[in-house]
Amino acid sequence: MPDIGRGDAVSRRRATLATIAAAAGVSVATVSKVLNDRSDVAPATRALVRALLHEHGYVPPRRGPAQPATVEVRVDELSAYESEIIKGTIEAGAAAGVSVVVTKRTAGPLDLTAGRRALITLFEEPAPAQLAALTRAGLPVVVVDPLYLPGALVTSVGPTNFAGGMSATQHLLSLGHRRIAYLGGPATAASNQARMHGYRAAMEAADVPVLPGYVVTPGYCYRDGVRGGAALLGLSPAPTAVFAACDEAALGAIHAARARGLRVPEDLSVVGFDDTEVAFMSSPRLTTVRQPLHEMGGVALRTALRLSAGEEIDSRHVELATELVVRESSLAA
Amino acid sequence: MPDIGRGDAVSRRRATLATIAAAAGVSVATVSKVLNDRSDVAPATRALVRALLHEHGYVPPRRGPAQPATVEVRVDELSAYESEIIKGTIEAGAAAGVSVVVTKRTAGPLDLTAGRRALITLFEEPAPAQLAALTRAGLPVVVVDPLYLPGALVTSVGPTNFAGGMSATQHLLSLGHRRIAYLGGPATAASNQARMHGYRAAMEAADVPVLPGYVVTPGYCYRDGVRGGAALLGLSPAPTAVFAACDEAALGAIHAARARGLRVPEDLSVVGFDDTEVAFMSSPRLTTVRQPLHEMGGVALRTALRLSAGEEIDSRHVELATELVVRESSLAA
DNA sequence: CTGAAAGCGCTTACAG
DNA sequence: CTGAAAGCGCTTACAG
Repeated sequence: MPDIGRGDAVSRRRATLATIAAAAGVSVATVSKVLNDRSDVAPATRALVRALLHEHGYVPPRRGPAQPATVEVRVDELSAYESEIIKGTIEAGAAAGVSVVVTKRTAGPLDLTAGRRALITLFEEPAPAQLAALTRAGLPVVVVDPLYLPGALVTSVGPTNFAGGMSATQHLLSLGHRRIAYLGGPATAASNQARMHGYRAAMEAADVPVLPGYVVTPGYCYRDGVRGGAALLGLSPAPTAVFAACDEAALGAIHAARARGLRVPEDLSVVGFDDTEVAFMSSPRLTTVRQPLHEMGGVALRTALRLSAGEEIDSRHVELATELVVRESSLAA
Repeated sequence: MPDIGRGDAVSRRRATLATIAAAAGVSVATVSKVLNDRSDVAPATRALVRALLHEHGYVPPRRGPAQPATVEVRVDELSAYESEIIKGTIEAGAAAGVSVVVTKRTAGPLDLTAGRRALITLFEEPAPAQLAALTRAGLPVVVVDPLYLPGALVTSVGPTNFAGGMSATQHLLSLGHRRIAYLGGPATAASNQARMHGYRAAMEAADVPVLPGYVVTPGYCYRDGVRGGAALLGLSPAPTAVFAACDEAALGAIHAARARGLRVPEDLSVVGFDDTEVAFMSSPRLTTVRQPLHEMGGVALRTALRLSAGEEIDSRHVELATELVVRESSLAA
């Protein structure tokens, strides 16, 4: 029993029923019964064995040809934005011989017996208790496009939000606009804050004032864009250009403008953020800041795999470059 | 060895290494080596054992708590349309305790050792050789929204294309339009044909002629809509309304109309098909025929699971009802 | 409620 | 290149 008394670290060697049995002072048969939810085990014994199984991170052995490795990707929604990221993970996974299981966040705690190599979440890291269990099981967690500052237990991949916010604003400034408003995501979201500060930085560098009421942060959805857009356009003086921190909100703002009888881009220029498929199919086609969503998914998956293999990672947070895509929704003032 | 000499049917009992060894006339150890790709096996022996493993549908035993069941969903693209279907499978899967592995069609033949319960594909069934292997392994295959008539080996789930095509056309007729054009998907696609015949049926029932050149079938994508829309609008007399057999194409047609200086819906009414998120976020908001994509995904998954459990299925092809959603892109003639 | 013992399916070091 | 034998991790019928 070389593993006993090694201090707080549980042995690197996979625990077997024998390990647990020794630790619990019961027979292997009893541990097996607990594992198989048989009824003929005393409650106290069952509880003890369960606790030990958990503590040792017991996972059933794999027999025969190794099961194909999987990575779990958790999402809430599955709109164009998430889909593009997921596509990136699937393709990178295929290249690495790993398949991607997509689950909803509501699915409850990740099943540690499922043999996942890693967990990738979008926007938010798992709840602390979940995360602790994952860490204990040695399962790396990667968050894509974190809404909030990632904690110490996760790695994250996102876009260059600040630079993207700057380039969108600089584009509108270079078009001669001065009354430029910011229509952002949730006020507390880190991605929103970075985009907004990019906007402010560009305005400040150009010595153009941000007028009162010109910064609103209703959220990232279409409806948020309709609402926030209406608020901005009701201002006096009204903006001649809006930088929306996501494409859906940009389309919502366009809708709000049309509802007021304004033409886009003749009366109002709108720039989005994301470059999801809606940006290309809307009319006018949307000028927007492209996020490398596909690549972000790929990087997330490869990073997760590298972590799972015990490799060192250069940086716990990587930001991939955004790029301004000029289309039809922005015009000279 | 009760399984030997049972005729052509391989025994229902899961094959073990011993089964294969007996059939091949070698030892269990040798079969194990073949399975583990060890080098010390004669090529001829290896080939024989491989063949027998395949024939008996050998799968490695599962130990410990049963592995979580998975269903594989195969896609080519992952746009709003596919995402909505996939979301339906994920949610139905969560309810059934089954997780969904999303793969690209380019991923090669499905790994039979991966323990999948079923395969769900979008639009097209697997290639014949693949399908035969799947059937031999007892793996059910369900095709969602088949582009072509499904073969005898698969089950399929789709929308009521014909009825949907009729209701879109009737809507435009009821608005007073008579010069109504059809902008469809690939000419050979069954879904396109059904939608087109729904269109024709409605026109005929209303005694309204389909003018020459008024039926085009460039494809289901945005670019197809731009191209087909331009062709239709160049006709003389030009249509006052276009029924596009998918939302993306409808948006493409709107773009083509604007490029000609036409206003939508004042100068041209456009009705789409699908009701993906782009329909709601476009401006004008798109009148369209809603496909129950989410439900189609759910039905596909539940059907797949039922088949996998050996249950009987009522119908090998089910069509779920579509519904006209009137928004802003259609107006009285 | 517990565990000794038999057994299953598989792998592997080793002798031939 | 092959297989007898030992062994591993697990399960289960059964005795206590």
